[in-house]
Amino acid sequence: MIMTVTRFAPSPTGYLHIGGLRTALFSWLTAQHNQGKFLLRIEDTDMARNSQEATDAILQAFEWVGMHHDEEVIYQSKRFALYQTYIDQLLAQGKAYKCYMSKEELSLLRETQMANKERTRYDGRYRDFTGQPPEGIAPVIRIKAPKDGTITFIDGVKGEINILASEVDDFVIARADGAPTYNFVVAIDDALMGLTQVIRGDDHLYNTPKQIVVYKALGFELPQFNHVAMINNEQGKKLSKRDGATDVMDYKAMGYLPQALLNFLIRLGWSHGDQEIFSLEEMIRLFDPKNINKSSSNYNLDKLLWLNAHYIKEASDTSLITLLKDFGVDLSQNNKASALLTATRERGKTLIELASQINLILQAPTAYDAKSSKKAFKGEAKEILNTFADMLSLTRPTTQASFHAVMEKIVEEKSIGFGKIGMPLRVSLMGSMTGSGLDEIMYILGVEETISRIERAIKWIEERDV
RNA sequence: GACCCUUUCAUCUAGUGGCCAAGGAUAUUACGUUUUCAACGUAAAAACAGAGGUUCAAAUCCUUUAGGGGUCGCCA
Repeated sequence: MIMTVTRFAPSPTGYLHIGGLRTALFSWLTAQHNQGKFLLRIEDTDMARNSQEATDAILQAFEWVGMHHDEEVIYQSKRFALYQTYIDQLLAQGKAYKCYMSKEELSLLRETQMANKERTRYDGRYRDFTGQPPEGIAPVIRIKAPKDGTITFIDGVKGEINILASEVDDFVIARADGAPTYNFVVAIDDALMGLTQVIRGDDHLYNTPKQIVVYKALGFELPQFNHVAMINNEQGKKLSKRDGATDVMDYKAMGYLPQALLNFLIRLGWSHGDQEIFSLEEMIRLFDPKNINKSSSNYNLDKLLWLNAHYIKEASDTSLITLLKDFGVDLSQNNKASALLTATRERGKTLIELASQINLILQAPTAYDAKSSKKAFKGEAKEILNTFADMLSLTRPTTQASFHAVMEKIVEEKSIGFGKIGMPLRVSLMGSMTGSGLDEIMYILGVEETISRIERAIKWIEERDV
């Protein structure tokens, strides 16, 4: 039994993209499911574009979602000597050759082909060249691709893919300065790392026949290829920064839980019957790349929001208290923390919303919402509030139930509906007509603060009515 | 332009020739619950891209048209 090995191979040119995280998740789950290995490889052969900060940002994102890779991170930039031995080998075997075509000649060729409405490709003019090379041209190395026939492979997601050999030209494997190119090193690394499953975006579908040429030339065994369709925006167009957050870490900043993000992403292009909620264990147990959809999916925030709300509701008090610290709310020393979270946890779809719900209770209103105060602070409201405050200072309730008992008592004594006390009381305590249950709020505030807020409201009413 | 991939409610999807006059979820609307908002519950509305075939039978197989995406670098 061969151990399953998968990988994620980003190029460090920026942050980790939400689409990248999904393919990484699929790869990671495939490895976990089969008790295999998930490797990380940084594709930094283009020295001009990559940066250490980008690598760190990607690693940080993986850390946040809790997807850990096995073994050391592999940097392609440190493996140039290795790649060189394979270039030399192919050259010696006559499977690759030096091409002396200048960049000007190459672009002229492309323009001609474009004008003739052909697919642009290198014409192989140096493939069997034996003459005197032109002066002053540093050659590139090209690999000999098959001239005719079809390159076929079975994609784990899309099924059989056939690409005419005429579509694949003798592509460059080493630049004029000697640096190896992407399709060459990817094939070598994937083979050397022992990959059994390559899971990547289907924007790489056309790279696959090229990489197969390399595998064959070097005598490597082919892995199973799986090409996952892209994530588009809600209009079905390519996801861009204009469509909202594309950086994985933005989701942390917006108050999403990593579990919600992963649950959202796994359901984009993959499903297991009618199931919507997946714990990490279920994901690992149920995931199979065979069930990945062929078609692209559109990104829609609504479902992520719903999932996030779900995971906030499920979260323990202690984990929420920890998470909320990043959002300016520290309940670690608050002895009513548990009651606060019970009162607010269903009202926040994100940690940001949850934090603001909590602050709404903790901080006395600085103003009363115009519409709410007009509706609530009218008629005998002032008198009812007064009586209620008196009753509170007399009974001094300390539990949620005893606060509720006072509410019931005033309703009974004055023979009024709950709304007659509820509405003005709510606006007094919260500043508006929405929010958590009044019993809960009063219990959290305690009798002193409750009375103080009521008195402030009464004063406000008096000033208004002068 | 050439080549490749793809097409079920607004969105994510179930569906592999009969269990489908198409199921679930989100979003939407209504009602219930609630002092309020939310959460929750119940219900409603909502799709097989179009056209041709094959078959007793097609969302499912074939052909074709259209839409969307991708690739065509000495980028990755």
